[in-house]
Amino acid sequence: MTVSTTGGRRRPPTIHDVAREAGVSRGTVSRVLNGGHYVSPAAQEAVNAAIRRTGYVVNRHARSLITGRSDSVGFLLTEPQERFFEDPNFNVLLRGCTQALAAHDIPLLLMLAGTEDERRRITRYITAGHVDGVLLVSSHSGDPVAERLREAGVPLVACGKPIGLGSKVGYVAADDRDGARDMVRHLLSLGRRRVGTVTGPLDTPGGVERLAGYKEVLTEAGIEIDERLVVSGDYSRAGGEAGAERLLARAPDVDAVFVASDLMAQGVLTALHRAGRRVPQDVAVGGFDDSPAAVAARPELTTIRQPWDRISSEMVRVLLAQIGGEDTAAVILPTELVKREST
Amino acid sequence: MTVSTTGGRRRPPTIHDVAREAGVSRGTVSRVLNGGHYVSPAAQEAVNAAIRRTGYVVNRHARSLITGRSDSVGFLLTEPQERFFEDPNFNVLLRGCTQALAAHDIPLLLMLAGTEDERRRITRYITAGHVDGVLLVSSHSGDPVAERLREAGVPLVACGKPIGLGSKVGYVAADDRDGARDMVRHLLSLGRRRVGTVTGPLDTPGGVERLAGYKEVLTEAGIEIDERLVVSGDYSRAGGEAGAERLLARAPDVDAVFVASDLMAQGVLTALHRAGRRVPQDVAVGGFDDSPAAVAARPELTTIRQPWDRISSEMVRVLLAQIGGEDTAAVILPTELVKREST
DNA sequence: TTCTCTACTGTGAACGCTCACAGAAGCATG
DNA sequence: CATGCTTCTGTGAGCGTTCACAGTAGAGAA
Repeated sequence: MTVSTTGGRRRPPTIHDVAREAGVSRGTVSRVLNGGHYVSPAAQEAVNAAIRRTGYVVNRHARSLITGRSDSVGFLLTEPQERFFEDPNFNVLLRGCTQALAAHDIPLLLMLAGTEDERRRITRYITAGHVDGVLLVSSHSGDPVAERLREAGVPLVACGKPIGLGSKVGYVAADDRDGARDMVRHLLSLGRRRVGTVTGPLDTPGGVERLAGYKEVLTEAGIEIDERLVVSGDYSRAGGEAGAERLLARAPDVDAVFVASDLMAQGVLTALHRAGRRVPQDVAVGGFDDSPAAVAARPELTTIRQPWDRISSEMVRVLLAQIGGEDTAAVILPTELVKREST
Repeated sequence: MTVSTTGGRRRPPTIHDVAREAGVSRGTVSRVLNGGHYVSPAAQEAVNAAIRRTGYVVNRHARSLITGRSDSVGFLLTEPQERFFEDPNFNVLLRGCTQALAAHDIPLLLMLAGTEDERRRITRYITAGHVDGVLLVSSHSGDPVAERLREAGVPLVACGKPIGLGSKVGYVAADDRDGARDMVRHLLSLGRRRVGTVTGPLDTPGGVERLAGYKEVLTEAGIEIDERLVVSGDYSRAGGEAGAERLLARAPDVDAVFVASDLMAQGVLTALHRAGRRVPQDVAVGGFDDSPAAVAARPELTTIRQPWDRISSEMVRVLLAQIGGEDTAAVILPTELVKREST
């Protein structure tokens, strides 16, 4: 009867109102709300109709108070903030996770913790039970947040294999090593022999694995690793630019570069352009990620596609399973070589 | 005494535990928690010590259940998803809002509602009271979500002036018109006389205002508006590319372009490059936003900086004020011309 | 002394939900 | 006919807070 009219927030209907409207008890309404087991078809229908008529929505606070669950999960970023909005991958991942969670009607709480101070507060917040689990994007080794959360028994799924955390923490990652191998093989197949690399940060699993793949393929091809061809970067555009300059200085005869991220590859292109090297004629450049940056670059980047949509949906799946009591799991997903203009 | 030991989630301490530990009643603890009025210094100190000893954290669900507030706000995006992760501005805004809210210890719930179906669900979720207010990023006219939320009396602050919503909804925006005026004046000061524009979507306030600024300055300079020089875009890279092609076809003598977003400007640069026009020698290009895309572009873009940090902090300030019962307000912030290589 | 006022404290009752339990009905089995 | 089992339903208790209210103690005024 009392359908909520527009304007002015009136008191929202409670489970009592629905029960009265449907002519059943609170308990029955609650059972319908939670799967409808042990409910007669007649009652089921009456309750559903009453819910529709009253516009009832369950009060999550009341529910959480008793169940102890919050029905929400956190998306935690422990990188310094600049990284976040500079790296297109984060966005794709964030969007994917939000959507995957939305399918379960679970809201995502975005948490940024770039400073130690913020990290402490966020850890406190999370361990207090305000989210049921955490999707973690950070993966720098020795990340204290992951360690603390794991100790507190908070369900946790990382994006990328966390270094130095034992096997107790679940993660989802692209096959970095295999992707790197594909790219370097591709560069060799073009006839390049002085293949350099700008690595990612070597305290991240991606950085380590991609470098390992690079070295493996060269060694397998009978080419000795020349350390002058290996420079380290930090996944940022500026880092790529600086890396390429160092590379050119140390090994002017470089004829191909495998860059561990598209964003760095943009910087590499800038530096090569400034040095008067043509891409791909003089130097072939391969990126990693297939982020929007790859298409934005001139020339467009040949790169390794990470299956972000699957990564995000798997992260959510594994996290929900863990919240549901299952054991932790690791998921490795295959990558794909995308050829464009830069090689 | 029972300090929580590591591992295995044990029952977290409640306000009762703190009260017992401090030798006072629940009420006194609650008062300390909520500002400490009408609490003796001695009790105050005893409670604080007990909180520290027990590691107590207030249970927000219990609190929300009785206060009716959720102590969280939503960040709502009603754009189709591609826009979200393609546009660097969103990221900057999102980060700024998250940080500004974190200072108040308020978590941000990220909500994506690209489809009509999702919009319905999210609206329902919000009007059910699961967030205290909404930061809205959409601004397409006739956005049904904003209208519905406003009707439901949900505190709401939009980024950019919402079209056709009356003055009842608060918003924070950069001074689009003034920014456009600055840019066009700058282009004229370089001696350009055939100044074209690629507009934003004309159902967005930004699109409308920036076009208005463009026309004003030309008219004031005694230059008649040539409609062949005005083409409309959609803020996307591809839209910019297509726009520039149309522009070149309709007005081949164009010697400057004011593009309503940096991302579109990237597309414009691509099209100009393909057409063999040099930038800035043959055609000067001015963007808008000063997003990361401006620095990524070759040549780097002259653009109009939007004060995103201030926009986000103001949005949060105005929203919290509104939640606190204040009236809606509109805030307009000044922009700034940033000169780089493209003009 | 008595009264009033202020500063402070404790207590019961909610908030809206789920859970455990008790009970009713229907049906098959002993 | 009693007994057990299954399916369904209603009820009381309680989750951890805040809020309103009642009460106490002490200080100052009449």
